Amino acid sequence: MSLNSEVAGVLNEIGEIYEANGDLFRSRAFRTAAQRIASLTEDIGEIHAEGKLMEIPGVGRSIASIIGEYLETGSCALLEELRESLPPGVLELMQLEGVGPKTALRLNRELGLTSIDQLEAAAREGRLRGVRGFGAKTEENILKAIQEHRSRLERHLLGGILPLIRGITSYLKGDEAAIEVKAVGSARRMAETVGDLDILVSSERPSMVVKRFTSMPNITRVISRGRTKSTVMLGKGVRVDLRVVPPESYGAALQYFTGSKEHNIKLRKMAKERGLKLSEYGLFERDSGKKIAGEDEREIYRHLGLGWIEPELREDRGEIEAAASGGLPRLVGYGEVRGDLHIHTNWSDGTGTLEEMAEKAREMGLEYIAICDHSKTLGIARGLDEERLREQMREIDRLNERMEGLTILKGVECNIKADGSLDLSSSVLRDLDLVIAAIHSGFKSDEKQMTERLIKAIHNDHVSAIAHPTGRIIQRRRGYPLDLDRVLEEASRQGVLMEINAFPDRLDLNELNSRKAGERGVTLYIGTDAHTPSQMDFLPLGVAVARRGWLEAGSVANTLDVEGLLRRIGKG
DNA sequence: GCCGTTTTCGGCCCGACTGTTTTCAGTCG
Repeated sequence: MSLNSEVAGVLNEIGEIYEANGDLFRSRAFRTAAQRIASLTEDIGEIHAEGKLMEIPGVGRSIASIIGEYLETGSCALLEELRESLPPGVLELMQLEGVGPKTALRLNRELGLTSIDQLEAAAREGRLRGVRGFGAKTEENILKAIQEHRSRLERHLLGGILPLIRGITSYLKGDEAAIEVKAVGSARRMAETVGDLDILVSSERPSMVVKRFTSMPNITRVISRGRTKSTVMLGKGVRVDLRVVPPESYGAALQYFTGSKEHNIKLRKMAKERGLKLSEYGLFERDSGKKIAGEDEREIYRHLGLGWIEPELREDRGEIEAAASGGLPRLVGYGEVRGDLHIHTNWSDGTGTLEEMAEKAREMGLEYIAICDHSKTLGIARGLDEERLREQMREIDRLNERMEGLTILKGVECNIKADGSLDLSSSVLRDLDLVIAAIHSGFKSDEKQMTERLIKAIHNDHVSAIAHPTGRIIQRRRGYPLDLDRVLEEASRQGVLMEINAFPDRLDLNELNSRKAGERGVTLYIGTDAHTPSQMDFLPLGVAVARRGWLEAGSVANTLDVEGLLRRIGKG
């Protein structure tokens, strides 16, 4: 975890406690500040050292001093104090669906409950309905919420949830009452993980759509079912929210439900400053109530004096200001990536043959791929030694002769040893088109060692790129300790490419680090790390990271044609 | 707590659904 997310965590918890205390505005101030800091590309420690904390939007005198205190002492007196002030268990109870600060506090005050376990016991014994405002139905819902809380998975990987989204949207499109059907929320923003699924439908007959929605197969509970809005739980703990709006409001609803929340709050504020009101139904004049826009999402932005903002950018990370000044990046397009530069085959730990991987690439319309199997010291993956790699290279030559419209590049994902050297000899590395170096072991080394190890690899004449540079696995493993700023600096200086690994649980570099890399003049590339033909379909996930990292095509090496790419890495 | 080209005080996004307190508070996104 970076220092930035650590600080954001402290501010967030303070915000949470203020929320429980009913101090909503103060709560939001802390949460906003946390969000801003979590999405900074600069290091919070450096900003503090330069005395520039208060230049961060949302950070004023108080929060700046809290951050300073935390950075210098490693603790935060306010947070300690707030934790003491809050009755025990209240934050825990608030984790349950349907239990907010008011309910949690009352449960604590009136029944002395301090944990979810105690709440469950009380509900089972029917003790909740004795409290004013609680009935049998509430008791039942709380028991269900406890079950769901226990079985609920963490956020879902985007790559894992996209197929489910396609299933749901095509099911809803099967209803003739549904005009437009679209996944919105973090899925439309292509965030790396998705919490709840949000589905937006435009229709003149909303109740028909709601009816079809609540009769989807695989529903374990219908949480709510209104005229235009419904929520259900699917198996595996996936929660799906549906919203139905009339066609004339579709654009406004699309804007609203795509979020992010922070992005929307800022837009609504802008609308208000212009005497307008923005809701999911449209953009209206505040006084007359006259509707100015609503059917078309672009019109909403246009009437606020903004160019259309790509969903991937809508995180309140400067995109609104950029749109206002005409300074939005021209994001790399999903169709602009011409090749996949990180592919495994059954020569090492993949399942596909060279030919199968090549065939898949052709089906996808790619112009080239780089075969980058593991090298010999990665024994568990049947890494290739010099001899077998030579053999594979000859096989690729033969395949290239009969492949039309696709170039197969000879590459390797070469293991970086503990001392920073590579595990294959220069004589073979020199004959490859693409050498990607990567760390696969020794994650327990300290930051200095890891950083030196990568920098040494970057300085190796044969190395063109670094794969999954931080080693993180989403929700399973934080990256190895690393001074990424120094690594990026050296990569920029040496002209070595940094990977955006498109595998759903890697996405490494992530969006913030990709943005940082782009800002520092590093060229990146996208590789799927596919071990089967179908995993090459992960490519768009990598493009999404690049887009969320504000990258233009010029910063992404595999938007070049094959000649351009080879020139770029000094092999042309 | 933060913020300011209407403001250094007084705002802070806006609306749907549920359950229960018979008119609305609480929660959520």
